[in-house]
Amino acid sequence: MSTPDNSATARAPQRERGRQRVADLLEAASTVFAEKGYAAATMTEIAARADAPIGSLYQFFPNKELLGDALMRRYGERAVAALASIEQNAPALSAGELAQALLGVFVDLRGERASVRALMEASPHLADARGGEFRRSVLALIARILKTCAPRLPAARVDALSLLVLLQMKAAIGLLDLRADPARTAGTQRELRQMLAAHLAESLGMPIGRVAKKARAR
Amino acid sequence: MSTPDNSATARAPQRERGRQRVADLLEAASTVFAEKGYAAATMTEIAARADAPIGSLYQFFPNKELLGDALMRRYGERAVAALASIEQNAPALSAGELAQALLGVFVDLRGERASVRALMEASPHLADARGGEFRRSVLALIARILKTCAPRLPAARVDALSLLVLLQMKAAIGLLDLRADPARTAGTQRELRQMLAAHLAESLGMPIGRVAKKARAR
Amino acid sequence: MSTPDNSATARAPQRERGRQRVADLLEAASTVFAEKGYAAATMTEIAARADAPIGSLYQFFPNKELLGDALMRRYGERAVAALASIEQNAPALSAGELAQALLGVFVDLRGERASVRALMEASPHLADARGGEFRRSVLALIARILKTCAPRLPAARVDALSLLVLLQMKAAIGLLDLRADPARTAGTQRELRQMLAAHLAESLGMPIGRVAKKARAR
Amino acid sequence: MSTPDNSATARAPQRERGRQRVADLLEAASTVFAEKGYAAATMTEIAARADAPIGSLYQFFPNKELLGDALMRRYGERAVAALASIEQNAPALSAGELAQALLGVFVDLRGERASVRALMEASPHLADARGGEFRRSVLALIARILKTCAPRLPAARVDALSLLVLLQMKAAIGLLDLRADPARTAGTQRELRQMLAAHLAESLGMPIGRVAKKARAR
DNA sequence: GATGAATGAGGTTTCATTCAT
DNA sequence: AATGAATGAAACCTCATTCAT
Repeated sequence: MSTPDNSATARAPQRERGRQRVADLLEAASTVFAEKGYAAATMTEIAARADAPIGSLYQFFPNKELLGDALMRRYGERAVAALASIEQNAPALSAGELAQALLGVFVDLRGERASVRALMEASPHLADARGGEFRRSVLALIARILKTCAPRLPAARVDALSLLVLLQMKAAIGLLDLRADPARTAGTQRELRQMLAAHLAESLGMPIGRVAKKARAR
Repeated sequence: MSTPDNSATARAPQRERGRQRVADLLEAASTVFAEKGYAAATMTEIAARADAPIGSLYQFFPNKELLGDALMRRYGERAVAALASIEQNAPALSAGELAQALLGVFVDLRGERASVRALMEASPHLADARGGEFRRSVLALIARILKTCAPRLPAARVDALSLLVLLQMKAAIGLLDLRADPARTAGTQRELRQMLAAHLAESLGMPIGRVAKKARAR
Repeated sequence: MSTPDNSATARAPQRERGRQRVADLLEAASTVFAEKGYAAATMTEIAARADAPIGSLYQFFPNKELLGDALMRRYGERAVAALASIEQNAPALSAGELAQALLGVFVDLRGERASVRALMEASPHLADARGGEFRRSVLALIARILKTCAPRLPAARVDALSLLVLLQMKAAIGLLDLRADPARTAGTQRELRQMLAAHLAESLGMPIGRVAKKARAR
Repeated sequence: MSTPDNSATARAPQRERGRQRVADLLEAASTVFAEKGYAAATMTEIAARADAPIGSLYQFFPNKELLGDALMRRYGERAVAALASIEQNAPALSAGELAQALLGVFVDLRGERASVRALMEASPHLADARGGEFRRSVLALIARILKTCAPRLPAARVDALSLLVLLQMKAAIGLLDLRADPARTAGTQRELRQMLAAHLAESLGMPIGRVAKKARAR
């Protein structure tokens, strides 16, 4: 039960060929974690799915935990990128549009989501360690978006609201995970969007906008 | 050679001693699942935590999956009981009071919560089987509460809203899982309550009520 | 791996009720051993099949090995009884009739046979211990039958022939165990009978007799 | 949770070291099965006997059943080789020589014999699957030998006789298993040989030959 | 460096046997 | 005496990780 040496991090690939290898390995890991869960996924299967020798997997990810960390980091980077793009457009958005954009961030990362969920399953203490950094950067970005929309909102309120938004972003994928029947899922997505839009509109002093209607139409 | 005994459910204890044993085992299982996650938790450790021989654990819970099921069932029963009590008081509640009561259901089951989360994150297809029944009964109860408050609400709307409420109940514990600093957590709890209260008030045509204010005061 | 206390033998039942119990238990053991093999058979299932509590099984057969011994002994007694009846008729039999009778001894005990086969599967050293006594008494009886038919045969010849006969008796059930198609099995039974009859006729100086033909007719 | 890998057969060794490992493991398995019986033999002991880590045993034989199969196959191949060599010489043999050669096939495989017996006594339905193919190929070869000696024998007769010969080949090793005193064993071997020789001579229309006498002399 | 066969700690589960009731 | 719940040693098997090639 000696814990593996976590001091090392995943080694960075040196050449172009290595870059592709790492990408393939992460993709395979994502798939297998999603399918089997973190604990049940085996390093051997992950390597096989990436069509890579097991030794190669260990070259880049010295142990299973670091592989999980890398996957989590990749997820975080993508989420951050999506939020950054929202931030750029923030000034032009109505509350409804903002709500819709925010709720869509994790949903658009759906492919990753299942594996990330699997990662969180692993010992919660790991999950905390892994999720902490991710959460901090995501929250910071949400807060910046909110401040962009309502520059005079008190800091405490920004903190509370950004956490609320994060929770609702999670709820949006939680809804998909439930796999209710499509009509019901769509209905709840609408409720969720309207509820958040209304709350943001009131809290940030924004116009609600017509997005909700357009969304309803599609 | 003989397949494990999956017969229906866990064996019921016969003697008084057994009663206590089962309670201890479930408690230990809940703790260990919460700490390590479902897959990483070991039957051996669970038995040891309950200060019980491994044979006893298997006497009552013929395999790991059935142990998980029993825990889920216990959680489900408690959640249902809490919701049933809300249902009884529903006619007298304002939207704010209703939101507060609903958001508190899972939070009050805090001891169980972490282990159930571990259970539901475990290998997707297992979790589906386990969680499905639980979800159905909880959703049905939420729907009944909503119908009590707004008897004329269309069925489709009830379905969508009950799912929304379930998501918010989960969000409320998700918030606690994040372990943000207490002030921020309290602030977000308030936002969440107000947001849901406002949405329910509008959707169900209820008065918002003053609860939110009282809660803000404590 | 401490070996259980073999000093005790199966306790004899005291009352009428006990006799029936023991008979039921042995019958159940025979069935279960035959179905699952000695090692895979469980004491719990044997007791259940006999509709007896496990404690009762252990009352009469203090451990699994002694249960096996008792079953073996029962088989031996039945085989001996069958041979004793052949001995009585021996003077009146032709070689063909004698061969047929001898080859039928184990075959007629077919029900038992499967369980005895299972018993022999258990560690060969046990099988030796168990089978030794049985073999001695069966061989002695065969030798007496042969001497009855040919009083002047030298002792060494009697020894060799009695062993040969035992082997052929085993071959006869071995044939059934092979479960070849019925026509082929019947044909081989005929060959076996004729071969043994001819050998006995020549060795013991007996007339071959017409049994072979009769048997062919049925 | 994942079912054991029953894929086809045991993995073939890749490196030279592996070759020797597999041979050692099979040898150890043969010994342990023979000593304890199939069910009572443990994978751990087999690995220990081969001085190999348990993981290596499972590398080459993914489960206990496959290990048994491999042993059966090895035995079958050797028996088939021995029979094939008899077939080549068949035209030149007298009935006595043929009987002697056939009865010696399994006896010469003495080292394997006990373990194969253990394998075949194991849980009936498993043994059937395993033993079936082996039996079929051995029987086919015996039939070919018989047809070589008596080309005009009707097919049904060939079938019956080949089964009879198989039974006598088994009887010959059964005799050794009994561990009677050497003189008696030798005497019975002689009887067996003469009996079979006489039956084959008559059935196939072959000369009995002088082998029996020579054998008697040694 | 790259590879994948080899390793062994440790996981889940079974069941003969005991002994409190 | 009779019962069957309780016990724990030990079986089968997996897989993260290493290291000889």
